[in-house]
Amino acid sequence: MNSPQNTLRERKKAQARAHVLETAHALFHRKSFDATTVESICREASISKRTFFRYFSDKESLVFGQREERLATFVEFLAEHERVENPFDALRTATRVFGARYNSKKKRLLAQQRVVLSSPALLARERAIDGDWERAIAQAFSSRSGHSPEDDLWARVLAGAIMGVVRSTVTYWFERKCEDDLTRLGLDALDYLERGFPQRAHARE
Amino acid sequence: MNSPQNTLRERKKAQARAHVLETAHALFHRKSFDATTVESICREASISKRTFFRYFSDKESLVFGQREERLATFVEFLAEHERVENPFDALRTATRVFGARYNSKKKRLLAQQRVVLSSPALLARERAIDGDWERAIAQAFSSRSGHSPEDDLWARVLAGAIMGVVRSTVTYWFERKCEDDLTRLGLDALDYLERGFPQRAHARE
DNA sequence: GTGGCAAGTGCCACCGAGTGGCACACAGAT
DNA sequence: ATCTGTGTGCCACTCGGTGGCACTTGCCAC
Repeated sequence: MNSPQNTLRERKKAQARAHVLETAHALFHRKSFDATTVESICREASISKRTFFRYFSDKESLVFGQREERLATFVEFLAEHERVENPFDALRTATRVFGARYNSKKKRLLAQQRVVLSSPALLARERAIDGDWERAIAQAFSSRSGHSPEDDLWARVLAGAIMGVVRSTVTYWFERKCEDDLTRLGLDALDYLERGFPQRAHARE
Repeated sequence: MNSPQNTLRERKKAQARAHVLETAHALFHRKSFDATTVESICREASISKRTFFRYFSDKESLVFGQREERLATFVEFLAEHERVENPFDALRTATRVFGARYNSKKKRLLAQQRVVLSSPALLARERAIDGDWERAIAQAFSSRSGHSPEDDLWARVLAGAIMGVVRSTVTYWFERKCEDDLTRLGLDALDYLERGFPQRAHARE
C-alpha cells in the first residue's frame, strides 16, 4: 500500500533518519541520554533542530522508535491466534515466537537497555508503553467473549497481570545479562498466572 | 523528631503550600493540567515561580504529592504483616484496609483521577509510581525467604503481577464511578493470582 | 530540457518547565 | 536593637518543543 522506498526522496529521507539515529546513539553511549542535548545531536548530524523534530516527535522516540511497530506486530499476532486458541495458549505461542526473536538480539537489546536505565524519563516512558500493550491485550481478550462488564473486568485484570509478569521477567533477564532463556522464563511466568502462584517455604524463624 | 508545626515560620509555610495546592487544583478543574501553566498558578496564588519550585519539585507533584507518603505507609504495613502471614494473606489484609480507606474517599479520588486522565504525562507518571510500589513489594517478599536468584525472580514476578492487577482493578473501579466495592474487586483479583485465572467460555463460533 | 508544484529544510522567534545565583525580608534568639 | 539563618523575589539562563515563513530540491508534465 505505502511505505515506498523507491523514489529518491524517500531513500534520502530514510538514510538521513538512520544517520541521525546512529549519531544519537553514539552520543548516548559516550555521555548519557539526559546529558546529550538535542542540539548537540543536530550539530553532530549536520541537521537543524527543526528538522530533527520533523523526523522524531520526541527526543525519547530516538530510543523507542521501533516499539510502536512491535506493538502492531504483536497485536496482529494475538488477534490471529486468539481466534483459534484459548488466551493462555495464544500467549504461550506468542512467548515462543517473541522470546526466540529477542533471544537472538541480545546485544542490541542490552545496549538499548543501558540507555533506558540511565534516564528516569525513559524508564517512565517504557512503562507508559507497557500500558499500550496492556490495553491491546485486554481488548483482544474482551472481544472474544461477550461484552458484559464482568468479562471486561476479567480481560483487563488478566492483561494487567500479563504485562506485570512480562515486564518483571524481562527486567530480570536484562539484569542477568540476557544469559537465561527468555522463552523459558516467560512460559514459567505464564504458568504462574494460569495455575496460580506457588507458595514459597516460610524461611523466617 | 521532626515535622514541627509549632513555629510561626513552619505554620506559614504549610499554609502557603496548601494555598498553592488549592488554587492549582481549582485551575486544573477549570482548564486542564496541560493547559495550566505554572506561571498562571503563581500569579493566582501570588507567589513567584522560583518559590513555587521550592515548594514542589515538579508541576506533576501538585497531583501526586501524597503518593510517596502513601507508599511509605503501605511498605510499613506490608513489612509488618509479611512477618507473620504468608504473602497472599498479608496482601488480603492490605486490600481490606486500603480498600476501605479508598472507598471512603471516593469523591476526592474521582476528582483527582479526572485530572490525571486529562494529561498523558500524568498517566505516565502514575505508572512510574506503580513501579516504586512494585519494587517495594518485591523486596518485602524477597527478603522473607532465601536470596537465591530463583526466589528473587519469583518475588519480582509476583510483585509485577500484583501491581498489574491492582492498577487494572482500580482503573476499572474509577471508570465505573467508584460504585463497586473496591475491597471486593481487589480480593477477587488476588484470588485470580493465587489460584490461577479461570477460563472464560469460548463464545466465538 | 524547462518550468511549475509540493515536499522537505533551515532559520528565527517563541513558549513552558525547571535551575542557579544573588539581594533582600523577616521570624527567632541574644 | 541586633544579629543570624531561613525563606522569598527577581533575573538570566538552559533545554525540549512549536509556529511561521522563506528557500531549496526532487518530481512530474509538457
